[in-house]
Amino acid sequence: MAMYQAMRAKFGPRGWWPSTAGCRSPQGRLEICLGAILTQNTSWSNVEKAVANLITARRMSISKLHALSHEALAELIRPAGYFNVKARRLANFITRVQERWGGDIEALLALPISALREELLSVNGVGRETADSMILYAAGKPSFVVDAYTARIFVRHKLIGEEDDYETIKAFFESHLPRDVPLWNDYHAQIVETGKCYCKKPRPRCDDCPLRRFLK
DNA sequence: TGCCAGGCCGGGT
DNA sequence: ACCCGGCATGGC
Repeated sequence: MAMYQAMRAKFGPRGWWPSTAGCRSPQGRLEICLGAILTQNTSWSNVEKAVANLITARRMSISKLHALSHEALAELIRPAGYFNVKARRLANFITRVQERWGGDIEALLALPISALREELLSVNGVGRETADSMILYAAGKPSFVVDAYTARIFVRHKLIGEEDDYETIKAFFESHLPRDVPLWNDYHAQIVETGKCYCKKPRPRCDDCPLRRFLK
């Protein structure tokens, strides 16, 4: 929590998804789920363009997306990069919601956390970080999101081990933090912001990194 | 200019 | 059980 407070004090609330209006609507939740796939290894500014394209094209619904060809979908999401791969992954997700959940994303997201996570992970193209992002930000349920920055930063601070896998790191945070969705939401967002201060060599890049004083 | 971004999958050892 | 290449655009 001390590290969270240091990041939060420097950056302020990051205001990621569910803190914005409209995110609780089915369309808002869908945007979050699509964004979670589109942002895989991709900067958020590129994802925003792709999401905006879908909205402008009036395709931001399961049924509309389900009716789209691979080529048309790929073209709309082109700015997000890896557009062929991502069009396939989005289609896998959309098809699952359509065929198993009757096109009702709320019904899917209403599952209890562990069942929801299994269901999401069984979609080809949805890995652990993507699934946890959907659970935390779209479903509003407590599932801590781990990403490359999380490992890089906390390994550097020797709070987790070099070899720790995703599930181990996730469990570390979930066991050390109060089980609070808004906290976990902003915590991950703060980590992403802070991660920009860390290069891959073992030393912070910027002099005013909020976690600087925690380094040995 | 080159490097990197909120990963994930599939094939090879 | 690893390890690695592929995927692609946009910003600094």
